[in-house]
Amino acid sequence: MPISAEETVEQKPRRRSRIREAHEATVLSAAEGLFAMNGYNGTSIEAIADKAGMSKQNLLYYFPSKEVLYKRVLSNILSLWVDKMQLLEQQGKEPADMVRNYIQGKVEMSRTNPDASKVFAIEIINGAPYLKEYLQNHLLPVLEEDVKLVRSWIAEGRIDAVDPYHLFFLIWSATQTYADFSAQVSLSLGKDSLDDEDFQNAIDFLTHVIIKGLGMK
Amino acid sequence: MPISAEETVEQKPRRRSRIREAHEATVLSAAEGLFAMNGYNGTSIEAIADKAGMSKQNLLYYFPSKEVLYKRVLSNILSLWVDKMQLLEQQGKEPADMVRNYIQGKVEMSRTNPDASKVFAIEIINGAPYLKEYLQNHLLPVLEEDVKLVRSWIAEGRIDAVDPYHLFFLIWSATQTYADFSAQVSLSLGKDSLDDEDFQNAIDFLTHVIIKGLGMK
DNA sequence: CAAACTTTTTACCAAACGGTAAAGTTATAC
DNA sequence: GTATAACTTTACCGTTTGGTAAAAAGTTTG
Repeated sequence: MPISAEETVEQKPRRRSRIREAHEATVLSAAEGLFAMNGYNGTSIEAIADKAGMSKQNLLYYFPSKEVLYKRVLSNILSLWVDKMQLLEQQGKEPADMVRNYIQGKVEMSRTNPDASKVFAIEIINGAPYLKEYLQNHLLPVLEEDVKLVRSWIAEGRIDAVDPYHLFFLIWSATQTYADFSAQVSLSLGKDSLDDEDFQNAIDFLTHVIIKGLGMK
Repeated sequence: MPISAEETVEQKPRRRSRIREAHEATVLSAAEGLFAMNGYNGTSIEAIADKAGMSKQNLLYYFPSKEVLYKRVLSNILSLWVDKMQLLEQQGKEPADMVRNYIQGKVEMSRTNPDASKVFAIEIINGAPYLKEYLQNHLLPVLEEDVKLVRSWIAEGRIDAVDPYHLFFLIWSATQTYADFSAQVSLSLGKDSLDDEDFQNAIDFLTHVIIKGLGMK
C-alpha cells in the first residue's frame, strides 16, 4: 500500500484547536499560582483543575501527568527569565545605564510575575532537579558573556575591581526578593501588599547603592 | 482528698529522659534537612523517621503530628534567626563596622545553617502562614529599632539618605541567597558546592558594595 | 449529513499518607 | 526486686492522590 500524499512529510498539520490553546493557558496559569503558594507536592491536580474550572480528568486530557504540567509551567517561566537576565541586552552605552536598566527590569519582573518568581525560587531551593540542565545550557552562556562585559569595565577602570559573579548574585537576589519574600517585605513595611511606590523605592534604593558601590559614574 | 506535696507547685520535675532529648534532636535535624529539600508536603513522616533511624510510629510518640514537628523545626530556626538579624547587637562603634559584622554574621549563618535558611525561605515564599505572627511579634520590634539606628546615622550625615527598610531587605536577600540559592550559585561558579573561599569572596564583595554604596567610611 | 476527530464525563483503582489503638519491652525509682 | 513510667513494636484504618479505561457528547470537515 503506497503512502498517500496527506500522510507524508509534515505529519498532517491539523491545527491545534483554539479550545486546546485556551484551556492549556488557563490551566498553566492556575497551576503557576498554586505551585507558587503550595509547592509541587502541596498542589493536587484536582485543585488546579478546580481553579481552572474543569474536571481533574479533563485536565489530564490536556496534560497527561502532573509532572508534565509542572515542567510546562517551569519552561514557560524560564523563557521569560533568562532573557531578562542578560545584561548585554540592556540599552545604554554607559555601564551605569546598563546596570540601572537591568535592576529596573528585574524589579519590574518581580512586580508583574511574582508567582513565576516563586515557582522558580522553590525549584532552586530544592536543588533545581528539573532546572539544572536548562540553566547549564541557557543561563550559563548568557552569564559568561555578562561576566566578560563586567571584566572589561574593570579592565578599563570604569568600575571597581569586584568579583563579577557575586555582582550578579547580588542583583538577582535583591530584585527577586520583592517577589519571593513579599510576605516578609510587606509585613516589615506594615502593609498588606506592595504598591507601585514600594517597587519604585526598591529600584531607587538598589540602583543608588549598587552603582555607587561599584564606583561608577 | 488533700493535695499531696508531690503533686503540687512545680509539677513533679521527673526529668525528661536523656533518650527523649536525644531522639527529639535527631528527629528535628532529620526533619529540617528533608523539609529543606522537599518542602512540608513533599516530606513524609516515614521518610523523616527513616532518616532518624526509627519507626514512623515511634516518631509519632515523640511528636504527635507532622504539623507539631514542623512547627518545632520552625521555632528552632527562628531562635537562631532573629538574633542574627539585630544590627544593634553588632559590635563596633563605627556604622561601617556594624554593617560589616552584620553582613559577615549573616553569610556565616548561610554557610553553617543552609537547611534552616531554606526551610525559612520556603515558609516565607508560601506566604508565611505559620510565621506571620512570630515575625510580627519578634522580628518587627528588632527591625524597628535597627531602622531608627540607621535613621540616626542619616541624620548625623554619616551615611547617604537611603530608605532603611530596603537596606535590610537588601542585606537579608543578598546574604541568604548563598544558602537558599546555593544550587544556582554553585552552578554559576562551575562547582559542585561552595567552599570557604567562596563565602569569603561573598563577604568581601558585599561589604565593599554596600558600605561604599551607602557612602560610609 | 456523515465520518473523523476532539473534548468532556462517568466510573474506578492501587499506592501513599497521616494518624490511632493497644500490646509488648526496657529502663528507672523506691 | 518490683511497681511505675518511658519507650518501641505490631497491626490497622480512612482519606487523599495521581492516574487509567472507556463511553458519551460536541465539533469540524468533506
